[in-house]
Amino acid sequence: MSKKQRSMTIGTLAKAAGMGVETIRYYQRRGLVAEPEKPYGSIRHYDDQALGRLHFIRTAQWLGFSLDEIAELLTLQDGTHCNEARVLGEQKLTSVRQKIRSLQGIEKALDGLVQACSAQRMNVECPLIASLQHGVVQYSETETSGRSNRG
Amino acid sequence: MSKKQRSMTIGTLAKAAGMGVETIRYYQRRGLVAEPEKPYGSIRHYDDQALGRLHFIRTAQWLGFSLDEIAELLTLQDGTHCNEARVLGEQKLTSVRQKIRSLQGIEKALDGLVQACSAQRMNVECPLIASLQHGVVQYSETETSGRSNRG
DNA sequence: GTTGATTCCGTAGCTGACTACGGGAGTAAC
DNA sequence: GTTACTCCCGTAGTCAGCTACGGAATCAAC
Ligand SMILES: [Zn+2]
Ligand SMILES: [Zn+2]
Ligand SMILES: [Zn+2]
Ligand SMILES: [Zn+2]
Repeated sequence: MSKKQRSMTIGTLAKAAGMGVETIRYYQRRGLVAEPEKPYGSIRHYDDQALGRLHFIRTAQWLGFSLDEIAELLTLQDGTHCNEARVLGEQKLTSVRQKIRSLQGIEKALDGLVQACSAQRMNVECPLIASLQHGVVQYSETETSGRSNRG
Repeated sequence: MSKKQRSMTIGTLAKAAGMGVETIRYYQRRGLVAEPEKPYGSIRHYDDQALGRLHFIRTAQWLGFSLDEIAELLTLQDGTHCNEARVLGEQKLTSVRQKIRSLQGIEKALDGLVQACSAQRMNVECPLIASLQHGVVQYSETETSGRSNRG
C-alpha cells in the first residue's frame, strides 16, 4: 500500500527509466509495454507500473535476454509460472557460460600472442601477425564455429 | 620455397577458406582482399596468397577484431611493425577481459535467480520474475552501463 | 554443341535494437 | 499570448557483417 501514483509524460518516464523517449515508443510498437489511452485532445500519461515494466526490461536485457525472450518472460509476470521462468533462466545461464568459455579461449590465445610479441627481440617477423598469417592459434575454436564471440 | 601455386576460381577459394563466395566479394568491396585482374573475356583466378589472407581475416575475427581493425592489422602485414600490432592485441585483450568479467557478473546473478527459483516451494511469487520486477539483481552492472553484454 | 553450373556485377535485403526526421498538436513558462 | 519545449505518429535510417537476387557471360561435362 501507499504507492505514490504520480502520473508522468513519456519524457519524464523516459528520464526516470534512464532511456530515450524513442526507445519507449519502440517497445510499445514491439508490444513490450502498453500504450495508455490518450484523452481527447491531450497527451498520454504513464504511472509507476509502466516504469516498473521498463525496469523489468532493462534488467532482463542486462541478463542477456533478447526483446523477444523478454516478451515471453513478461507473459509469466503473474509469478505463477515458476517452472517456465526457471527454464528460460537456465537456458540463458547455459549460453552465458558458453560465451564465457569461448572468450576465455580467446583470451588465452590473445595473451599468448601479445606475450610472444613482447618477447621477440631479434626476430624480423612480428609473431602476432605471423600467427594470424600461418594460423598458429588453436585453443578450441570449436563451438563458436567460425567467427566468434558476437551474439 | 616449393609453394604450390595452384590457381583457383572464387568458388574454389571460398570452399577452401570455408566461407561463401559472397563473403569474399564483400571483403573485396571492403578492401580487405584484392580483386585480381580479370583476363579479357575470362574469369578471375586466385592463388594461395589470397587464401592466406582469408585465413588471416578469419583468425583475427575469431580473436574479436572487427573488419575495420583487421584492415588496420593487414597494413602491418610485413611484420616490421611489432609495436603497433602488440598495442592492438593488448587493447583487444583488455576488452575481452572486460567482457568476461561482465559476463561473470551476469552469470552470478542468473545463477542466483535460477537457484532461488528452484528452492521456492511455498511462496506464491516466482523469485526470478519478482527480481526482474523489483530489481534485486546488482552485481556490478557498472562498466557495461545499461544493456550489457552485446558488442 | 547443348546443358547446367559458375562467375560477374550492381544493388537490395536481412538481423536486432534502436535512433532520427518531419510536421502538426499540445503544454508550460514568462 | 508568444515563445519554446514536449508530445504524437509514421516512416526511414543506422550499425556490422553478411546474404540474396537477377540477368548476362563464361566455363566444364557429356
Ligand atoms: Zn505455467
Ligand atoms: Zn521461479
Ligand atoms: Zn610501424
Ligand atoms: Zn609483434
